[in-house]
Amino acid sequence: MELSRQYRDVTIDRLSEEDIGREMKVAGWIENIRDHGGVSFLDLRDMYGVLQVVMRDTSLLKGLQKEDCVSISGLMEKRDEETYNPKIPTGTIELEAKSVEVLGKVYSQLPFEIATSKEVREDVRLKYRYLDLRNRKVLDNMLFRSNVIAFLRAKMTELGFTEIQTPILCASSPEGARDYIVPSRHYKGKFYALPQAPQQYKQLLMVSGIDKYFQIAPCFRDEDARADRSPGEFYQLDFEMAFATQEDVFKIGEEVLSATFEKFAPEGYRVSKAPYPVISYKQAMLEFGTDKPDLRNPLRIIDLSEFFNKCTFKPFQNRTVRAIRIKGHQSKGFHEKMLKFAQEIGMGGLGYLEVQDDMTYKGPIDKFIPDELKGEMAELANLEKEDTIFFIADKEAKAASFAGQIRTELGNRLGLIDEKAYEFCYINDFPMFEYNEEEKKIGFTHNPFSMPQGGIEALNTKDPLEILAWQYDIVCNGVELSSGAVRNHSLDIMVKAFEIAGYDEEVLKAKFGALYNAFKFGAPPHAGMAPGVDRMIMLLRNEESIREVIPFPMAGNAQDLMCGAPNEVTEQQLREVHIKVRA
RNA sequence: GGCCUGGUGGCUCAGCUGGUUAGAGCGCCGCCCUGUCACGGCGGAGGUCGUGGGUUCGAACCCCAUCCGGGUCGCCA
Repeated sequence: MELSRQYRDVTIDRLSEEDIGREMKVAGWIENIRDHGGVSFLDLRDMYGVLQVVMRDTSLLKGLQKEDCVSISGLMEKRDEETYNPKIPTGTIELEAKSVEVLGKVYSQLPFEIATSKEVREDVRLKYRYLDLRNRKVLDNMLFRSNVIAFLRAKMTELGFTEIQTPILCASSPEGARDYIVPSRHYKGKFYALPQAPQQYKQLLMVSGIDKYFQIAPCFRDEDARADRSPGEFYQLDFEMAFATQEDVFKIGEEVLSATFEKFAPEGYRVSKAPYPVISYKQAMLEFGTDKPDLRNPLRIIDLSEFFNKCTFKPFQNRTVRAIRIKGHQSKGFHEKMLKFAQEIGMGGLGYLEVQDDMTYKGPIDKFIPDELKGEMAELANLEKEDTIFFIADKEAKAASFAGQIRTELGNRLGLIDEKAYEFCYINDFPMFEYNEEEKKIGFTHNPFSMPQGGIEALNTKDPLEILAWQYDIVCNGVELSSGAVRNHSLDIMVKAFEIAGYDEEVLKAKFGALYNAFKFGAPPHAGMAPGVDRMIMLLRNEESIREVIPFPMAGNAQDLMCGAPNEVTEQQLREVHIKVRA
């Protein structure tokens, strides 16, 4: 499409040696000025590239500053060969400036230098995010994000999914994260909530007969930030399928994530091929000490609790004892650092044994293992000559978690992690219910919408804490990318599940009324998941912080430092929504 | 809310066990320079050391409180 040429003839990416000899007008920002007295050079930057501008007429330079927005007219020339700049695509040409029109002036000192903005304090960057985004490296993440999202849309559409927008002003619901709430003007004392996820709507779409739904869905949760968790809002590739099983969802998840990661992974990175390993929650907690295992780490945790009950080492008896075997012996300094790490995370100590060439053990715990049991441990732990085995002992939940952290630390310290890989897995078979110590009652582990394995019969006959849910996560390199479930579409099962979690049918009707009613009218079985888009992009860009891949992120304290949100509103606004703020 | 860590010119940082006038690099301003591309050279401006209190002859430094970042635990159906 031909656009007006008031400010420029072309964008910088369109320039080539074919333009040599042409009178041209180019617009952008002055990235740098190199003033040599008789001749000066400007680097002119637009979204697409950088072009060197030459000024032989000294008066043209007068008043120009870095980051001024300008339109420059002149003659495109070929550079002398010895002055080529191989770092930029336009490095063999330059614009000999004839006139400069300043379109937007810089009036005050820039808060930071654009080229090195990534090194500046985050709160300053965020306050001037529009300047930060002038940095090519920062901008590239946003362009990358745009490409990933376009790809996801195309891929989902190709797979037969229909994109549907669900409401942003919703009803608040119990369970889950804290809601962001919006007061109602028409109804005194009542509130909308921003959706934590389009959960109920997508399930209602299934009841409507929308066979395969997806959305790049904004989600809002009022929880504290983390490096991989944006405060306030984030995006999920939310999808749901009717007449689908866990395996069907797994297939779609693998298809979409593998395609996306293969297309966008950095050069030389390996991406898991489908099908991804499926690890039960129970197995994950044992082998990896976490439900977010990083499969790039080859170390595995084993359980030696029973074994140590047969030994005479008091601190390990009647405890959960986990062990990690590594190849080779390590220096004293290494063990000291590991011990220090163990203490930092709250462990009492970190025992270990070194396997000698004759398969005897060296280490303080050795004398507590009866001779006749020494071979048994070697077998259980698959020990070989020159191995070292670490022990983690505590109450079960703590031992698992400590062992997981030790596994990660060992993997990092020993350089066992393949940095150039994306390793996916599914974690499934999460428990449906868990005991809440604080409230002294049984509650939903994950969410109330999952189908319990075994259906109504399991709910009626089994110990609730033994019941598993058709509930699953996708984990990549130790990052939880997604959770999902086969949903509970049966009214009876739903009523019973809520009853176990301490909600009577009236609560169910009141809080999840839409689903409750909808499920009376022929609900199809359905299942889905919702991979986090921001996290995907963060992984693909190797960024440490999720804020690096979000155009206008809030700071960790859930403030928009640029626009000043949250801010105060007028008395009038408050009156209209029937709110009085206490002093 | 707990724990860890930080706050020193516009930006990034140094500043030892407390001791004159608080430094550097980049940026900014001025001057010089006709081929640079992180140009170079010379000169200059700019800081109540987050804030409040305390200890001391003397505090950027030690103590207490408080505010604000970053990380993490809690939290995240």
